Amino acid sequence: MPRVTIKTVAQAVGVSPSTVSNAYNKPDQLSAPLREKILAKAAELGYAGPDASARALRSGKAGAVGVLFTDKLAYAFSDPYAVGFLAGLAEVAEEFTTSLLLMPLSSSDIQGGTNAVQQAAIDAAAIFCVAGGHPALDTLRTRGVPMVSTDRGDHPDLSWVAIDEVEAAAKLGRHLSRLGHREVVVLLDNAEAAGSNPVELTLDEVGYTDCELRVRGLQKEMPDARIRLVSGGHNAFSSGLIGAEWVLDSQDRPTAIVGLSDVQALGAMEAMRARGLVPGRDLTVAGFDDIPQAETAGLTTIRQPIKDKGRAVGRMLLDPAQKERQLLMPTELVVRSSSGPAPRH
Amino acid sequence: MPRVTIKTVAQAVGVSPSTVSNAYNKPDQLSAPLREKILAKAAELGYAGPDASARALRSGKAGAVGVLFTDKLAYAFSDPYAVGFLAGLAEVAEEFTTSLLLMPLSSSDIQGGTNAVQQAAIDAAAIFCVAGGHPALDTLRTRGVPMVSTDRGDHPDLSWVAIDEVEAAAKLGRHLSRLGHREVVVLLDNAEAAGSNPVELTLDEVGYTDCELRVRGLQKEMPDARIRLVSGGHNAFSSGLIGAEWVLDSQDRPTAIVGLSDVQALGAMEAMRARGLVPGRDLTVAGFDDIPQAETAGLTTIRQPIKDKGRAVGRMLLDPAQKERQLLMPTELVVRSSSGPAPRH
DNA sequence: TCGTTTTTCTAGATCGATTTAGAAGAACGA
DNA sequence: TCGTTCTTCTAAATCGATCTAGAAAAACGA
Repeated sequence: MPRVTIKTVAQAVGVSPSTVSNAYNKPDQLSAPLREKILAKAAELGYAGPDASARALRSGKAGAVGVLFTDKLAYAFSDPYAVGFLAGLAEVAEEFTTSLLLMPLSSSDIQGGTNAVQQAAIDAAAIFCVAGGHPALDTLRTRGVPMVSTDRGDHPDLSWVAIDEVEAAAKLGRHLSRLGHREVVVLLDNAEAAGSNPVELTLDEVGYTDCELRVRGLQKEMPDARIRLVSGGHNAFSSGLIGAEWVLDSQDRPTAIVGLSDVQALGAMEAMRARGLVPGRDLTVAGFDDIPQAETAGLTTIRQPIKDKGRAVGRMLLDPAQKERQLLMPTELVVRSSSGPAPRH
Repeated sequence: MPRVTIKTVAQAVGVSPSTVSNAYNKPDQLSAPLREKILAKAAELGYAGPDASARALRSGKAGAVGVLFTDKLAYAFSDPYAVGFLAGLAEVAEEFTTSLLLMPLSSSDIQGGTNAVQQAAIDAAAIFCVAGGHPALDTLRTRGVPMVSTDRGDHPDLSWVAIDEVEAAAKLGRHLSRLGHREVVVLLDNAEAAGSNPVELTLDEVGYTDCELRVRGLQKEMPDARIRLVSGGHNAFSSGLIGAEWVLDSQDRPTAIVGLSDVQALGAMEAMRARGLVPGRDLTVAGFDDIPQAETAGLTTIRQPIKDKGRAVGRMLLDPAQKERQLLMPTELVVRSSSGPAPRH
């Protein structure tokens, strides 16, 4: 039994396939009675409208924008920051009746063409916290897919919605510096450390550009401080926990721990709690993002308007009226109980 | 300047288009040296692999599964329960190198064929908390898209991963009944009430089947209780807040408030806090789902394994080895500080 | 050496729609 | 009445790949 196509319907009604197509896409190109007759016949035959793939091929519009996450897709949902971004993006996508295609970023088989980024039928792509040199970006570029990133890249013609990472981190650095902190550990995500053991990294080894920039921002305002970089794995609560445990149980405790994301900082707070340490008194903890849980936990952090970031990316991707191609969002230091003066010794 | 296609590459190398196609899809169908030559030439020409839409059309595989949410897409991300489901689903999708297509469920123009569900190029669809009779489901059905729902439907041949809603609610009902509650308000989501004013509903007016089933479960174990149904809008923290405010400020206060989702219950707790009422002492609050925040807030709730639910749906959609078509997940009553004995009067 | 099997590659049809250019007929103005 | 403009509809080309069936060449066994 052959599938019901536009041709089947056309024959059944006694018109040309073009007319059936027009009935769906250009209602003003045919008389109303005929259109209704076609639609009725289509329903009768069980025809659910033009095939998506065929339409996408011929018209060159897929009706979907891709979303690329750094981490494993499943990880992405564990960070409310990423979820907030998605919510903003989804809001705009909805407005333009466009779907969101979440693509897993498996590094496998880039050459062979069997990875999701190459398979994906999309009109444009949102790049969320993906390192500049990632092969998937090259793939999209050669495919000619317009992209908007949440990081400022090197190319001057790149579109992005971002924050001034250095300046944002500098605000936090100034805060910590004034509180007298000279021994700082920065918790960051790093795929290399994805095993079980936390690792200490040099600035050169830090993967993502925005992480690097944040560290530089801290250094800028804390020239006398010793800043160590530690990773407990992917960006997640558990990595922050593991990384902080390692730091807290070592001989060489810092006076402040900075998570490059709130989830990591919250993990660090949990590690402290388990050891009877009080954030803000025994040790200062700070994060980035200001996710909802940060307020509940009393976490000092750098706020960035994440949902707005998602919305802005969506507009750049979908709204032709949006001319601005590079947008800097504001950040703000939010001081809460998790930060306090460095203990004297 | 014409686009680079499989044909361009074929001509440049001096082979047939079929061979180039095989170079990407069936490496064992051609000699290794030729394959490399083709891939090299492709890279040189800036060819990023077979066009997704064309491939999807010809091969009938889109490489993506759709995800359908009840609410507005943007709302969906505000409920950690939905996010947890997505995380589980994404995990399996990643394993099968399949993308996730989040489709906005705008009810507009179902006939005309311009809505996202009809535009979407997908191989299968996950239906998350969508009411049985929703037109989008009919669209997918006629399109012949395999579906797995998170609700048990009426059709016996439907695939689903669900919980026993009645039994789950009954567990909570038993708990409340033993605590002596006879005056209960149930907070549920309802599109009709999406305006500013909360509404009180009858059981017939309740939209989603699973909501109805939960109410029935409560009734079953609380035969003497007066159970009122109130909606403050969509499923969200704010709706729970609004609904509870309305209830608390009325003449006719209940002794217990049950949110049909934790986010709504948490909203209700917030409304109490603002009025100086202590959950578990002045009024009992309970929810459904057991999202992470429920533990922090001390919310009594019915736990369901949400991430596993997502994983199971993913397996049913993507794993051919998965034969089971209907799966009942376990639920558990988790008693925390937000529930206590009904005050005597 | 000759037939048979295997490997490697290709021609041409096909997937299901949209688009372009234009035909046929109706409506219109003078 | 006749040319012009609108409206309504269609034929045929096209989007970019994959698939089927089979040809050509190479390898093999006896």
